[in-house]
Amino acid sequence: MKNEYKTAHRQLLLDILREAKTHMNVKELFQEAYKRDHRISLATVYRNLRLFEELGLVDERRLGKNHCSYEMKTSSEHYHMVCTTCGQVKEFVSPAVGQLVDEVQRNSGFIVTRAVLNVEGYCPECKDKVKVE
Amino acid sequence: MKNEYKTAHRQLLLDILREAKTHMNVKELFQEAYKRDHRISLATVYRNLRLFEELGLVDERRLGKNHCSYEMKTSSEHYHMVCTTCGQVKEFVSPAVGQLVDEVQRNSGFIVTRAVLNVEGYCPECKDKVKVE
DNA sequence: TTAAGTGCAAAGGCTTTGCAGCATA
DNA sequence: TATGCTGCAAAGCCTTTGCACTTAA
Repeated sequence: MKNEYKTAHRQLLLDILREAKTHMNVKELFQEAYKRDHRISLATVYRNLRLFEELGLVDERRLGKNHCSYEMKTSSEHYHMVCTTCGQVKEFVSPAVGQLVDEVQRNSGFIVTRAVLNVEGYCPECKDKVKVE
Repeated sequence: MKNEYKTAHRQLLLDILREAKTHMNVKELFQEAYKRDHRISLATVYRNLRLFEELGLVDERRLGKNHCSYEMKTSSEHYHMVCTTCGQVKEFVSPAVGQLVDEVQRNSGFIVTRAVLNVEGYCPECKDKVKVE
């Protein structure tokens, strides 16, 4: 497979991913795409997500046990906060991560290409429900 | 299922996990267990890993795309560095993560229960092979 | 025209589950 | 003895793949 053609399906998938305010998993992406064009198949979604990943257009995120989703790559580094109660995902940025990576790099001898930071906990709404203080 | 019995298989699995210097995935764990007791089945490994997780004895780690493994919970917080070339996993600690979590907590209103930090890159051995400088 | 993309259905992995027999307390 | 654990094989999911047809350039 060589990504030579700009096809309607690819365009559609990228549009949906770009519009998405939140991450989408494969199922959600397929459902939305199918809504807009009934001729698309699940296999095409899988094949193109893979392609987009290889091309560096989208990132696969594994957030906790049952959350695996895709999002468009953005220029800005950011990390994820997942509420373990309601599943809500919030993004955040922090310059402290960069410093931390530098430190790790110096201490370990690794060349760091990517830092994945997921913070789990209770979002403001859920923390009240579960009476955590 | 109610974890009432201390069975030989559970003991065996916990022993192996405790002895393991590195994380083990399901396959590795089963192979090692099978080596020591041919009567164990894969289903038992899956069932007990799930149980151990629920009891808070082991942690499931999803490290990058194709690495999912289990390890005994330890008292000390630590994070993981994964070499994307050879798959080697190294643990590290860093007090900076705690500070970062505090900061995130203050800014977001989340109650943070866990921070998962995975750093990807090239380990010292592989970085020479791929000529990264 | 022709190499690449797609739908469909089948095949692959990994994980879970139903059930009958076995083990623990 | 009674409840829970286990092996086995089947079933379930999610993802990938083979093949014949379609499409982009």
